[in-house]
Amino acid sequence: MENPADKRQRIWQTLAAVPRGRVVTYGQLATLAGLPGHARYVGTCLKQLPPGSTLPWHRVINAAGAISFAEQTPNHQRQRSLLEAEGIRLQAGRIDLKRYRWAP
DNA sequence: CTCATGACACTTC
DNA sequence: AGAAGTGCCATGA
Repeated sequence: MENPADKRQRIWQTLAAVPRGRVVTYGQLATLAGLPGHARYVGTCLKQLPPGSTLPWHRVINAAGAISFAEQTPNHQRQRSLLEAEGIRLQAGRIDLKRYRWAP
């Protein structure tokens, strides 16, 4: 992992391994990708994620079990729709991590 | 090279 | 249980 591209690649690869109907937190994804402590970096990578990508970016949520986007933003709506489409239920705008969190 | 920012996590009040 | 404060790391100006 000499170049930044490799780190992103790792995060994306790990994200691609998240099964449908499950979610992971930023910190967890970073740790699984072999980059502990890079929770924020995960968000940066997802932001840099090219449109049209098939990666399940919507399965990444914060430690509170909530979507990191503001409720009014289109992104938030999109993510929520995608999650619900996978059978993930949101309670009061939050996701039950106990139930939907993915453990490798 | 230093400063400020961010799709966050963790500990503590 | 919920809110506030502190820490961490990569990026871009």
